[in-house]
Amino acid sequence: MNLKELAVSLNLSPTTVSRALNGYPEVREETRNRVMAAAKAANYAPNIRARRLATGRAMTIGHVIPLTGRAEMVNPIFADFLIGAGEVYAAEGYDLLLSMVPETETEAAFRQMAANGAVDGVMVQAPQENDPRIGLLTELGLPFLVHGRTGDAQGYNWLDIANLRAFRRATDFLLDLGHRRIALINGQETFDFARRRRRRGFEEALAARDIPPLPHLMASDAMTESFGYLTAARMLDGPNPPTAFLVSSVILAIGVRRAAGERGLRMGRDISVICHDDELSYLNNDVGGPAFTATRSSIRAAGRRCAEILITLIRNPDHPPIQELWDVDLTVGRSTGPCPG
Amino acid sequence: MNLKELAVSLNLSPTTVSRALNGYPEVREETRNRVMAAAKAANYAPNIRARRLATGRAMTIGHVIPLTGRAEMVNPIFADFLIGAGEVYAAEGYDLLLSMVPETETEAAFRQMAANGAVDGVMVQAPQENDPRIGLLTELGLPFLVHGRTGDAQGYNWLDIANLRAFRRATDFLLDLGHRRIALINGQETFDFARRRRRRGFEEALAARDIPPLPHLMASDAMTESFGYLTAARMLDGPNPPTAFLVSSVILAIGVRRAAGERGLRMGRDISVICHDDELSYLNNDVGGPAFTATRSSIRAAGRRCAEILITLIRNPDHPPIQELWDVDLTVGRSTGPCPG
DNA sequence: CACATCCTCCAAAGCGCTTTGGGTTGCTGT
DNA sequence: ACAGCAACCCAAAGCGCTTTGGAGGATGTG
Repeated sequence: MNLKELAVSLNLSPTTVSRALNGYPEVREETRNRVMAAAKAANYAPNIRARRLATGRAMTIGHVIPLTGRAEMVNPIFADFLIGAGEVYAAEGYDLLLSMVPETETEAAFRQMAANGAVDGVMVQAPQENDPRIGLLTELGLPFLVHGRTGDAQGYNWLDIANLRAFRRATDFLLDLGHRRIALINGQETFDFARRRRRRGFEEALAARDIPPLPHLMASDAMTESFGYLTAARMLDGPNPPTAFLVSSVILAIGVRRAAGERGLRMGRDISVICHDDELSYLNNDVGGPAFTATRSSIRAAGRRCAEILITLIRNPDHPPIQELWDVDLTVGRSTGPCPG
Repeated sequence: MNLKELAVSLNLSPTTVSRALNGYPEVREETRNRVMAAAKAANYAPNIRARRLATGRAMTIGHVIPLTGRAEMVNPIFADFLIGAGEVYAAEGYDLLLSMVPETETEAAFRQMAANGAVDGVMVQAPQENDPRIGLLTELGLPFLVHGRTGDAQGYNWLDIANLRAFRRATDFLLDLGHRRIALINGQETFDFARRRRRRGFEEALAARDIPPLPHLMASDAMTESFGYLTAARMLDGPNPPTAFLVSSVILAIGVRRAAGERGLRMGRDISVICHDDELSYLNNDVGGPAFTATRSSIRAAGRRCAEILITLIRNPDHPPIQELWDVDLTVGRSTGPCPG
């Protein structure tokens, strides 16, 4: 059943049926009701491909996920972000086009998207330092929003959390507890948030108290459980082991906990751990009181808000740049305590 | 730049340009090269919306993710599956349409997809017992593949792992180690794999040795870390605590490990744990030798294979049903040992 | 009564591609 | 020299919708 057939069956023109269905004012209420009823009865839905061609709008937003070949740090984070964004897209009538491409082909993927009109805008996640995607998308004229920031954070749309402030505060929290040998287990430092925000926050807090950072207590890589485990194990078994860990994600922290547990160290007593908590739904940190002391910010909520902003930008092509910085809570849990000894 | 303009610039008809670009034989090789070169130079890509309308194919596959409102057990599993599938889609020129809808609206979402021609086929994940989606999609005539199975597993396309056999083998493994009080922490038993496969495998193994299952040692819910933790804590603190746990996912197992650790119990010595491992990339179980003894099967590989099958089905509309059952490995790790005492 | 205005509705022209159904041209074979 | 056949190319008709630019009739105004 298509528009034309429906129109014939109603003794109306396709024009009128289209208008009735799309809520235009030039059709009599009675007619509109007739059309609506007939459409429903016939289980009619406008062919979305035809509609997209006719309107020139794709009503689709693209997420391009680069596949790195190694462990994708992205999975757990991207998944929850995606769900948040997807909720909003669905509510606003947008489709979500998910494109998994080898990292080396992301530029081609964006060019393709811009040229073939598959999407009205794209979401950019986890920017690297001097991320080439920003310049590229600007050049292509495709509306986009970055989750995170990089460079001078000027002239493009982004939403980010206050990573630097959060990690500085978390470090201060550990310092106030008397810890001096604090380890930092960070995400891959090619990502802007890891090196230029989180690590810097950590270092600034130390510097403010004239405590030199200890290179052997700093590590960074994809945020997997096993990286957290191996790194913590190595540091705990080495000389001058840390009394506290500041880690970039709950997943890493779970690995740290495993290493500590194997060595008979109890968190919050023998060893302290603070992590950043993205509030992943299946790793809830709150049940029975927060397990980890954590800087926290819901990645899913970020996904929702990012989707809202991006849709706004798509609807208003010459909207001035939107830049939104979210503050981050520090939740005190059972994984931190005074420095022993 | 569109086809027509490109054709004019080449002094050719749109027909010929289209054919040249799409590899049809009726154009001279020299002409084809000219067209290709011009297209590349002009950075031309056919408008995908027009192409989809003209061909009648959406070149898109839908994944509908039901939002339950509570913790989505789905996230970590779905994410890796999605990545696997997405790799194949990208390679085969299909787009992935991801649709997040409230659980109550999934039927409407499928009907919509079938009526508006947005997708050529859909992937169905995590079927419930007597899942209504199977009947619905059959009725709608939309090609689909189920990851998992339900009911009599007849008359529709599915790919599944041998959950029953895997859990039976895992239970036998624990029984052979002398364990008698074995706890089962399962996923939500509304899902077919949880109750009709995994739980049954567990129960069959016990029955084969005339060991009655203990109701107080069986629990099932969304597979979150906190559910694993709370359940294990409750069981360990209660009367007749288990000496071993069989759990449905690594994420649950991490919660069990936390509960055990808090009680000073060492895995593999004081307590044994076997879990099912979907081989999530950020929860690698192998680094430094397998931490958990586990039944394992890569969910990402399943995603890849499911995508391949679905594309086959889309390309051959009257292909006979494809049904594929994957066997599951049992990897022995450090989390199991002889029953103490 | 003539004219302007609204309210409803419609015909037709796209949107940018693919595909059907030829039309030319040049070469074979006899 | 002519039918027959490839090899190339093209005009035009869709695909199913939206949207522009009226048309026709009812209503209001002086």
